[in-house]
Amino acid sequence: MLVLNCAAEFSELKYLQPLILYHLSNSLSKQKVGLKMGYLCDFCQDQRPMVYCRSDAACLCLSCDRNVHSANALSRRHSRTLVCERCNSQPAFVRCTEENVSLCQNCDWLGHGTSTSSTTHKRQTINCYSGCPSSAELSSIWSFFSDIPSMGETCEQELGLMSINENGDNSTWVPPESQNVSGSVQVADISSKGKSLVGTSMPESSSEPRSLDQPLEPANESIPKLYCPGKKSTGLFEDDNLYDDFNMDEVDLDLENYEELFGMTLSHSEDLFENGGIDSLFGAKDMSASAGDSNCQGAVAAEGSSVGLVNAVQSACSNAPSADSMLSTKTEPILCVTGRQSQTNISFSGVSKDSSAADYQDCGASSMLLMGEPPWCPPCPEGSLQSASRSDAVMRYREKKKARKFEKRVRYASRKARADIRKRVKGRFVKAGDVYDYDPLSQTRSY
DNA sequence: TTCTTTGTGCAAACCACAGAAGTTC
DNA sequence: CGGAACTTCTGTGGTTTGCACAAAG
Repeated sequence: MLVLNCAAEFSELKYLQPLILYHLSNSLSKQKVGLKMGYLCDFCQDQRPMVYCRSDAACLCLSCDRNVHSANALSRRHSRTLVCERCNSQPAFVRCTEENVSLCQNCDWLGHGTSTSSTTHKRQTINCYSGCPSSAELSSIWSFFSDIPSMGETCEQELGLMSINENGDNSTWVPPESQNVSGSVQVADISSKGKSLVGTSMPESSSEPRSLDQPLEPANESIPKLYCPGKKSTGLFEDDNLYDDFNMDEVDLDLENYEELFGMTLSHSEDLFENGGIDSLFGAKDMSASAGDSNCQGAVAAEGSSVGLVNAVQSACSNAPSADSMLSTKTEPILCVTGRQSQTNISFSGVSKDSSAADYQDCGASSMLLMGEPPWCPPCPEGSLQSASRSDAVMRYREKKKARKFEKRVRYASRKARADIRKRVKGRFVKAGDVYDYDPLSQTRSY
């Protein structure tokens, strides 16, 4: 009898295990951070992290960044940027020249979006990079950094040991000068301009550091390397292999989450979504079936909604070449609508309704869409929300986040980093010493 | 109407290995 | 009781494989 009870409980425990482990892991990590009183490189756990790799979701010191991302052609295409110096966990996208700190979207918003005194701080966008730039090259990317530490041996030496054919590979870092990338452009007030950014221009989608209130200029197609996630030049898109670097597949776009992803007003959209009224969101009023009624009807609604989603994305990203590219490439095969499931789910893995503002920054698309405004802020055309309704929305958002369901998360960034660079044969890890003649780029990958 | 074939989608398994967790002395 | 040494377990991602289901012939 006891055994049976235990078995029954075990099955439940098994179900809860990931959740328990997740929370334990989180609390332990926080304890560690508290004990060490600082943030350490996810790879070596020794040095202070300086750069953030979106693909690995890892904060790395410059030395590890070089080591990790010189391992193979794929890892060298990872887009990196500075780590936010305030939260130390998210990629920085703007540099406040007044405070001399690099900030992620969330911290920038918290620091500059609310305080009237700091909204006038001059800021400049921070470029992403990939490949293996030297200290000097990094200095040229980030002109505000004059003290980038040396990273030891040159990448070329390491690359020379690699067997993967680098011809045609875009991993060679191109200095900004040759890319016709202008220097930093001061940003007077991002937050005030941010609303116009949603749906029009997306600073991070441009490889060029520019004023955020500048009209979006046509993308410089001659820029092969210095780019930000979510932005790819036409040339880059022509290379199928380069899809690996495009992180739209890491965005979890649940149909329930549109209000956050697209900046819909919570007060409207929450009821809308909770009542399954996706149709009305996208103006599909004539759609006969609503999501969730039955599997079949759900599928019908899902198809209609997915069309609406595409439209929404398109309108949100109009003028942005990356948006078109996003839709025409990565999104399309991933935009899967399953008829069997009662819950319609368009999945871009990674971000869900449960994700915080900071979480959104992990994906380039959300960064584009949410640029300048936190996810709970609607792109209201007539002006900003009143502070009361804003805080109200924030409260609702946080309560929602509290009740979030567990979804897979990378609990050990270091393990992910290792797994990413570990050699594989047909998807399986191989021993470190074994002969490695498998070129993933030359294989037909079953996506 | 029933059976067989074909296509599709999903989940599990596989691999190596660093590091966490547990056990023993 | 605390620490060292040792053993066991866990998690990581790309690919393959097997199963279930639906549709067509």
